[in-house]
Amino acid sequence: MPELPEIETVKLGLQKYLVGHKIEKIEIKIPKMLTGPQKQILGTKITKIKRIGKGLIIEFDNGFALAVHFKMTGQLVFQDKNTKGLSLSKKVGGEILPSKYSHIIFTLDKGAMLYYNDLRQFGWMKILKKDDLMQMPFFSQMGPEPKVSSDFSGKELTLDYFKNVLLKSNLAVKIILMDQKKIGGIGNIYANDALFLAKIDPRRKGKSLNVTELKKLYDAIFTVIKKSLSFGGSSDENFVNALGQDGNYQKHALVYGKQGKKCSVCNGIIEKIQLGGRGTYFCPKHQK
DNA sequence: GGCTTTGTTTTATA
DNA sequence: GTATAAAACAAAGC
Repeated sequence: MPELPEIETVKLGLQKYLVGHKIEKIEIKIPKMLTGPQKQILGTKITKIKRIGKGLIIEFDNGFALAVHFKMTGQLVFQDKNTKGLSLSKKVGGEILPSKYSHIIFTLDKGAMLYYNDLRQFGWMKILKKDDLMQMPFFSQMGPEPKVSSDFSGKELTLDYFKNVLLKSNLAVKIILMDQKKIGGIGNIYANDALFLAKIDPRRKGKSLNVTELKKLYDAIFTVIKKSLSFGGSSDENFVNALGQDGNYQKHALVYGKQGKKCSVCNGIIEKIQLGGRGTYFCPKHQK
């Protein structure tokens, strides 16, 4: 469930620790997880880290780039002499890397390592020219996303666009929020929490929302994403940051995963339903 | 061993 | 072509 705040958290970590390092060796345990010409990035230096939606981009000094998607359980963990052992989460599979889930292992210069771990192996990495990145449907079709940092590579989600995209749709509002082609970066956790905060029933059709509700929801998206960023993301499942440490948003989540529990803003009980085949949590008492 | 999990892609339908 | 719905897919933990 790494979503925008989680990938952004990794981006910030990699920017701090990984940029400037050279790739010396790549070890691929599961071939399908890293495609593209690996030879092209051997010996090159990492210059920049970007994020578009839930996708991460690592750029090299020769015009090539490495695109990464974590899907559900991907992790990128950096280690060097200074950061090794900095409270590595149990979620990376123990204190010692590589773990049995370290499917791609990069040896860097100055004794540093970068591990791609993925318990379920749903994620992917792809090496390609920077210029070809935007030819990938995943990036070219990514919708505008909430701008929550000054170093921003995507299209900006404006209130006007947000209103338009919701008002022209007959789909349930939660499904629209999670459609990456319409709005980038929002997954199940933040869709649930934003709707809870805006007091809107996730089953409502997009076009049934009035202007006040649209503004509330738009603001709620920024609120939950910024809040999660400030906690270093949500580690409910397997997410860890670039040093292998947990985030803390899950301890502050508003409704996600809280079925049967008491609502935190009224005296309702949180319900779990299926919407678009996904677990959906809401308080029927105050989300109308 | 069937069920569940999610982000994305693919296929089917109106 | 468009909009939407539903199914498929990945693998592992319980």
